[in-house]
Amino acid sequence: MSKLESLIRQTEIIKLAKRKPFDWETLDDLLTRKEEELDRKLRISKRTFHRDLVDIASLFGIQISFDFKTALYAIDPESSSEQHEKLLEAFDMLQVFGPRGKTPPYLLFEERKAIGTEYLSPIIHAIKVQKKIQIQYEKYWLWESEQRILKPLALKEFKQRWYVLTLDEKDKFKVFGLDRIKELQVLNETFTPSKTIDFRAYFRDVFGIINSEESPVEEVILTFTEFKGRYIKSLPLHPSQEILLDDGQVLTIRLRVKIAYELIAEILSHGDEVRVDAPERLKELVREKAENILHSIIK
DNA sequence: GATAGAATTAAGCAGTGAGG
DNA sequence: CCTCACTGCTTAATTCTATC
Repeated sequence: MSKLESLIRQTEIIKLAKRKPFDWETLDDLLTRKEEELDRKLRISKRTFHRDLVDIASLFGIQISFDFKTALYAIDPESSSEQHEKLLEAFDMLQVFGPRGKTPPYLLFEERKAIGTEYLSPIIHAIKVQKKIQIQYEKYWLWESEQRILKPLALKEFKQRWYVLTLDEKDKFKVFGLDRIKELQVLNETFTPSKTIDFRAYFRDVFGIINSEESPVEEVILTFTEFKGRYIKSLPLHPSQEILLDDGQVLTIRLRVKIAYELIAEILSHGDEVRVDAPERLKELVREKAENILHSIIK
């Protein structure tokens, strides 16, 4: 009954609950099957199951409760958020790797450099206890690196990279990519944030991580080819994505975002499978880039 | 590496209370 | 007023940790 086993058990409960509401027998059957499959002791008493439900609520933020009308356990929809999908994914990976962490030869991971995930846990700790961090940061455009002392506020993921959101020495809001941090130290110096920022609101209208306060939120309308459209539907570009037209020929979507470098880069990455319909300013920006490509101009 | 003691984890049981 | 989910408490077992 190791910690890992209870985590596996709890993720199985969550996965079952996500598929459909279930009763005790169904869960017991599932755990019995999984017990053989994974060669771990997973079957539990009803008492432990109830304790697990409490743990799941606090650990994953997913509330599973009993519905007397159907006599089934189900997830309370308002309590579960998409954020926890990541946690579930992580535990799934943990199971694949096994306790000894060896990668089977039939799993081929994308080869990439370290993306700084090793800093995640110290930074999370620093944010929680409000301690300053000192980082050695490698700039993209310089050979040299700089040392900074920062007040960490939050972590944000974008396109498989992690960024730490901070206030710098002058209490200015700054974002740093974890993959460019060469060294990190949590200082034994606490701070009280000079301002509280509602990050969900802060990033709601932003594509990417750079938020230029002054630029307005605009309605961006994009049309994709049918093939690309399927991809965009399954992996929305932005939470604000709405489908305006999906007729089997093309897919037209609307985003409500600020127009910035990262949005343009995203659009260009889809090549000739996307068309900018609005606004005119974005159309012009993309056209300019496209013409530069055509004439082999780099800027 | 072994061992003792501490800490964690789960089971069982009894009692409570909500829903029908 | 009956059933069954749920909770608190105790006990047993297992895992972790510190120490030699």
